[in-house]
Amino acid sequence: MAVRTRDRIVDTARRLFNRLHYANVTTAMLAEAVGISEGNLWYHFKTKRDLLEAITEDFLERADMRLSLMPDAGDVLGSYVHYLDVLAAELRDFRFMYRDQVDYGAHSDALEAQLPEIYTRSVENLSAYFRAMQDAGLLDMPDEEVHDLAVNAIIILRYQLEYLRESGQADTEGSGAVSRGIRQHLTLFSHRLTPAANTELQGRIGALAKHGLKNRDACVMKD
Amino acid sequence: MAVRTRDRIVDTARRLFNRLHYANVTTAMLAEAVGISEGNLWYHFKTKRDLLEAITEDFLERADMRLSLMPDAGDVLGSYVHYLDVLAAELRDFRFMYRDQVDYGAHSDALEAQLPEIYTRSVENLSAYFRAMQDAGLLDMPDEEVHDLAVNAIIILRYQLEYLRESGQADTEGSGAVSRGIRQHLTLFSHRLTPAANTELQGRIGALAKHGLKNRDACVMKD
DNA sequence: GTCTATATTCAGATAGAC
DNA sequence: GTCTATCTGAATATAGAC
Repeated sequence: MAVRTRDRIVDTARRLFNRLHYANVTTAMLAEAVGISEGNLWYHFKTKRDLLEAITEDFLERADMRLSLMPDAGDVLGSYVHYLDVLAAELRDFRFMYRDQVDYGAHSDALEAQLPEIYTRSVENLSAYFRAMQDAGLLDMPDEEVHDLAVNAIIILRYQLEYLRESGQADTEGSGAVSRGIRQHLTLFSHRLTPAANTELQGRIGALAKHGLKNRDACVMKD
Repeated sequence: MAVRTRDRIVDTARRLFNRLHYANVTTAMLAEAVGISEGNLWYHFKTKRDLLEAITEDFLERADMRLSLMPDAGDVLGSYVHYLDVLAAELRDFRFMYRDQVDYGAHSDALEAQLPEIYTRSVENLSAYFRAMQDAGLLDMPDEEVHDLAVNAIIILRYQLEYLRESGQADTEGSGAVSRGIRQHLTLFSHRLTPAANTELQGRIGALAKHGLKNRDACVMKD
């Protein structure tokens, strides 16, 4: 078999968790989806928690790559749209890690320890992009309001998915939920952008929704 | 016994669910907390789901009361602060219904059917308050941006709790998480309020945090 | 209405053959 | 590495006495 069984388990588990929720995926279900026996599953992972930790490692790696992105002074808006694109892919590929955190909560030490830093750095990331927009003369707002804007933006980008799900609007892949969140977060500051910057950002985000956000999982996760 | 056993079960369950998460509360745990046997629990509720439905009824009643509130043209800011106060109490008293929805998700038809309407009406509520502020000359923003502001406000108010929890900042009762959410949502539009309106709103919300938000559960739920 | 004792179910995990 | 067969434990739920 070209792809190692262990990797197929991790990948299939992540997808099943995303689709059906962590707590609803039984080891029997997972084994069947992978096409192996349950016994074989336990050979590769001594506990379900071990499996979760393996997925967590992948997630932390992806998050760290995203958190290392920086605004490009030569193309501030382009680099911002790229950041949003990468964040959107992360939110979708590791949907359950964000969404079902309550389910495993106290059982995943690695995630619980890292998540606060991920959020802190995410707010710093967005603040840096907004400051770069200020420096480029594209965004007009007081410095002391940038941090609050970044917090609001992170909350909208991350929780718009839950809002759509809870309010009965689809949040399944392909429904455009993530790109809706991106558009919604623009309403936080579009009135403070120059008209030209606003138009450009709307356009590039519209283009993202059409191309970048489609089948990202297939591309990034190498299925 | 002054309080009927059935009511004590419903109330104790809601509190335990809020504190420990719905899925983590076993019927054994609940029976012990109420001070009755498990067998007695099943006498009052044939299934755990029946118990959930009973709590859901209380929740829907509370939500409906909040959703019927209207801006008072004579005291727009005061009526808005009151709305926020009532919403905050609801978010705290029925914390698990919002937070753990994923856990029971497909198993609570009543809630799943009603939640979309609750969100829709909540957005309409906030829009009405913002329009009343416009009419009173307190808020300066284009009409077409009011709806987006209301959506952003609902997302911040409702999910700030999850954000604080996930980012490792306390969301336990008494930590002031809900009032932090209220203050955070103000940053969405405080720059568009008149200085006087902004000062008054900040002040009244600060007063809320000191008095109104304390021990609300004890007051409202009659323990 | 309340109790004790018991039954059911099923997810998570192990043992040992191949 | 993979399988089949089996075990454990915990959580929901029932039966029947008081």
